[in-house]
Amino acid sequence: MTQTEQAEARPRLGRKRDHTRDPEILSAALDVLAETGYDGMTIDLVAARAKAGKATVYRRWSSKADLVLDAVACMKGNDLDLDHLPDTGTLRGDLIAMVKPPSIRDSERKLKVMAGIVSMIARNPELAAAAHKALVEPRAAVNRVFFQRAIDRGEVLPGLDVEKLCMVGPAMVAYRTLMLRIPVDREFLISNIDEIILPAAGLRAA
Amino acid sequence: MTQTEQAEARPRLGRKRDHTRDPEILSAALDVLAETGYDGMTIDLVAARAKAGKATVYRRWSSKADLVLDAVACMKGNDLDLDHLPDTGTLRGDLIAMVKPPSIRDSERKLKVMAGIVSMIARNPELAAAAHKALVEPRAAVNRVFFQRAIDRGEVLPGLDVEKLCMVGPAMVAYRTLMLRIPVDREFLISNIDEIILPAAGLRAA
DNA sequence: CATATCCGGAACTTAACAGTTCCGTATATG
DNA sequence: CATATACGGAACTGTTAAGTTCCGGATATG
Repeated sequence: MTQTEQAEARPRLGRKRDHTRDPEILSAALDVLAETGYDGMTIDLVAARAKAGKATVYRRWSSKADLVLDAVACMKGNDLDLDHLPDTGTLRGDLIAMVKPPSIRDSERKLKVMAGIVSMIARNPELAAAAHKALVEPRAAVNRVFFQRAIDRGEVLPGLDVEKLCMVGPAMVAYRTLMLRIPVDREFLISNIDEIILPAAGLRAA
Repeated sequence: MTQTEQAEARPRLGRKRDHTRDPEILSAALDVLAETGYDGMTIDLVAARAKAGKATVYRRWSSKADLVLDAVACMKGNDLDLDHLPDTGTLRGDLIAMVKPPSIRDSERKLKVMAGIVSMIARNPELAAAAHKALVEPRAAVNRVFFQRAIDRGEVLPGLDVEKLCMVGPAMVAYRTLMLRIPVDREFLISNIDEIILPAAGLRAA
């Protein structure tokens, strides 16, 4: 096991592979995706944005579809720690507590990414699943916690269709952003809560 | 002005141009758009579907973007005769009256077209305007009529945010179709009305 | 029935981009 | 400090589709 056979020379794989830049590339991919949509997105653009070589991108992801899938899947929302959500003691308080600039910006970015891939989603079940898990589900999960708490404390009737109520907020935001192309603001979100969601839950506004 | 100058020979423009096939081409464009999305749509595909030559398409529309814009703009909903809407005497009755297979199919097709162009819309204001006028506005207009009637007959309080209430239905349908990718059915639409829209309007279901 | 015009269709040109290969350089390892 | 490896970057290949041109045939007009 001494000299030849390159047992020492070849397997110098001390650095294995530098996955240091992966997050930057994925993040760049999301940026370009949000800005130009799936088909407008080129690998050159992504590589340039991440200050990486195109070859480096292909060393890690075998195709554009692969890269996009991974980028979407790795897109962690920054607010979805279900165990540390605000707990104000009322449904309205909890819902309002989520109306904050960071949360709004987060959701806007997600919507832009979503807009960039909607047309792909119909023909790519894997991507559809990733998008659902990363973009749709987290938001619903937060609302689900709030509604469950309200039910537990007897604030609302237990017979409510929680699943449906959870999608009212996201649906209104998505519609306004994607279809109406009006940016969401604090006022819109609060009136959503007071005029639609709470009445549907059998509550008055305040 | 007699013989030459081709005053007789050249301007044989008796048939001008055969715009007979325009609707078929536009309809084919919408089909392909709904099935494959903007970028997946090729002019060859559209021409083949309309049994027309590619050249014929370009004789009428100068570019793919042009064709798509026109196709979307010409997309008349089949139900939007605001003067002949069902009038049942109650808000719930009017809303429920719109829950019919043809209306559902119409809205599904519109949503598919919308899905095919969302990512373009952000970078093409003209297309955005056309899409809004053809896909978003008609639906809202119908609801607006129903709510105005309800206000006029004193069924609901006049202080309601009608604009917001008008988008609840479309928003829920769009969200379910585009994000959740679950087809809408009669039951979903009715529970939307009874559990969300009517309570938000200050009414009980039935 | 002669002819100008538009049709469908096929062949063509051009541009963009996915994916590959190559190279000179930086760096971590021994 | 020698070297293998992975890097960024540029050059290359192949394919796809936008847009153009050309042609033979149909049709309406006079």
